[in-house]
Amino acid sequence: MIQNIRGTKDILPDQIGQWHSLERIFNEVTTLYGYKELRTPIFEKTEVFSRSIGDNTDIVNKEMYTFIDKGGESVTLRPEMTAALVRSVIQNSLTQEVSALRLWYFGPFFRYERPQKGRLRQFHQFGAECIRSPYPESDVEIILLANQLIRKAGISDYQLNINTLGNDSSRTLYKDELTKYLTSNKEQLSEDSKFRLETNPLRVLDSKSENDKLVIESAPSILDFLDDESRNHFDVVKSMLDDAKVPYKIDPKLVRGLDYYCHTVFEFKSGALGAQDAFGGGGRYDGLFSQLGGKLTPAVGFAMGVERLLLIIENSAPEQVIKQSDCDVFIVCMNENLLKDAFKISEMLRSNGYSTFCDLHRRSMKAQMRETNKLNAKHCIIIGEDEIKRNAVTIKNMITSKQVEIKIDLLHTISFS
RNA sequence: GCGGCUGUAGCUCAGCAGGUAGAGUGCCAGAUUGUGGCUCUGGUUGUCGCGGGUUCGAGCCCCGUCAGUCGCCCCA
Repeated sequence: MIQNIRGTKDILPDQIGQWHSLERIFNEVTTLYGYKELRTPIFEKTEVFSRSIGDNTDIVNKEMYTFIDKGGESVTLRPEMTAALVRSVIQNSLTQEVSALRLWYFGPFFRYERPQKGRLRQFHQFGAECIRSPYPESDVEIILLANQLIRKAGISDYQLNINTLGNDSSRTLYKDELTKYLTSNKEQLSEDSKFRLETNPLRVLDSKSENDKLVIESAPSILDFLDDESRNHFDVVKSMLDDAKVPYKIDPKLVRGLDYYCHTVFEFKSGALGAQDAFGGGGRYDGLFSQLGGKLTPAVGFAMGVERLLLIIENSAPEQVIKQSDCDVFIVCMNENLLKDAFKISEMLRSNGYSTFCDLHRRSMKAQMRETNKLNAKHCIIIGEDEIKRNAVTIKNMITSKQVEIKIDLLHTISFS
């Protein structure tokens, strides 16, 4: 048997309803906030990602699906959207005509990782980006949008963590201090963290190793290294979230994995997910546009893992899905000679807006009645020789079991809902 | 890339000192002539993940491999 590729999933007919309803929520909420959808190709020149995400992140080092195409060009299946979106915004000069460019996206992404709960090689993200404002109110707008979306998706048990990475100078100052501290305690750190200390010391902060945690506990905090600008930015974010009554927790150890973040960073967490407890996250990335060859353009955004969202929904409301009827009217056809009439009638009903099926197995009446019941149809129409002679059919209400004969000419006047 | 656990009918699972598979569910049909849901009866389904090895004989033991799952790394 040929199987799907490791870490990929079929979305089966039974599950598609969940996806559609989430997609509807994405559409509704983004419209309310004035965001427009942007779709980009699912692959890009490799440098789009390697120049933006960070050369020493795992995403770039070992997780990208990269290959050389027949023209000799290195291309990569997108591992995330922000870099691709920024590329498109620069290329199409989208910032030219608006003061604030508000964009959202939804689609598949690819990372070559070991699959586990809430982690796939092809997964889906929803995200939104607010481009051109350097001010904290745009950070808040993005967080509010994300929060609204989570609530509309029916999730109530989650936590919002926020932190700031400060501006460049604050962060540089802090990084130096942190590096000094960690270096002096280097012997107590795990091998992983010793390596991180060389490549990206900030990421030592979210190590899961118990030993590391002891060291980290008394490490210097970014919050003590903020200059006025950075502090003010963060204060506004906090007070606006308070005003909006969005609960959050400040986590000075929250560091996002991608190199391009500055100032506000945040993460949505849920207990329903196991080891990968974050189902959404984002932050400000003022430097990314210039890194990708555009003009200096401040921006902030977030992304959400749709499969993780679905895991939480399943977990919190397992019986929430109500079985809906697949069919309004099932056509029970007594014999093959009447199939022509059955098809004519079903087409008429469909053009009146009713979902209608005929049996495709030439089965007995009893079998067709069973089928009607299984499909949860409220009505069936029985087409038999006797009725047809009178230019009529029988309508049976499956709930009350009552049935009436009606002239075919009048069928279009009947309501089946 | 690393580690633990798992892999038997469409689905959920049983199978045990190693002797070439079973239950429930589903599906199909029937319980008198053109009528569903409940009930009853009968039927149906498997390269026991794949490949190799040990053995007279393996779903059960060994090795490899693939996949799933949980965790590490990292992230959504």
